[in-house]
Amino acid sequence: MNIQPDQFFKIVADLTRLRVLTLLSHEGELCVCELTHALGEIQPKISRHLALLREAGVALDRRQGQWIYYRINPDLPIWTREVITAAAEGIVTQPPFRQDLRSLRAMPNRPQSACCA
Amino acid sequence: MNIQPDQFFKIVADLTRLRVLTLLSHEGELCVCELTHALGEIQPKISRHLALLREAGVALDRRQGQWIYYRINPDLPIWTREVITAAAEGIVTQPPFRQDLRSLRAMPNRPQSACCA
DNA sequence: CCGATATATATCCATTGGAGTATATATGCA
DNA sequence: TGCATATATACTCCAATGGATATATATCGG
Repeated sequence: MNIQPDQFFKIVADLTRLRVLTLLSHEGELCVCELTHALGEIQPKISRHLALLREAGVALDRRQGQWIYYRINPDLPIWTREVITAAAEGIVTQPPFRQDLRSLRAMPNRPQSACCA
Repeated sequence: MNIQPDQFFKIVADLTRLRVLTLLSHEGELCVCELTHALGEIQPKISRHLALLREAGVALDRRQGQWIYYRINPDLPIWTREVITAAAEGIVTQPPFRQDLRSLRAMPNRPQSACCA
């Protein structure tokens, strides 16, 4: 896995994508509707930012039935994972990241990715 | 010290500023002419990026005689310093960051900030 | 005070990047 | 097959960003 350092930071340097990455860092794998609900943003906006994360190699996607799950690419360079982890842990206690995590966990009818694999 | 997470990443997400931060992270304190020489860029370009780093609170400056020295703000949130350190250590072995450090250390007539304090 | 050096800022321009809306594609189910 | 849901993409508009050049400011040595 290879990524230009400034390209990596450009991908992270957007509030929507940073919120997504923070959730993925804490929760591991989430589908588009979960992210859309947690952030309270419209679906095309989330999808477009997820596409940018995917195209940059920062996130991977996986289809399961009608849902598409996203996760942080585990093959990223170590230092980039350290950056994401440090940021995710450092900012999750403050808004809007804290509320994102709360909204996600309070979401009704979340698809159960674990129950039907 | 307070900084919006996405603003912090926007500041880092530029190749010139990332090169500067990488040098500052490894060398501690450098003046504008040292940074200009190390990066091989024109002085107004370096100065403008340093101004952005300063205005964002990511770097501090200090005048000593005719030189102005920049350093990473030690009062940044811990997680941002972790991010800078992780990136600086992860990328310093690859171009152009490696060459920047070499150019800096090979620079003739560097001002001696330590000798006349 | 004057010239030389170091640094900062202002201006213009081209490019990028993100928002919003509309629409397309894919899957599941009846 | 046809509808509902989930997700992706296309398109337009506007604001922000970085580069290059010119110029301003500050310090030092004489």
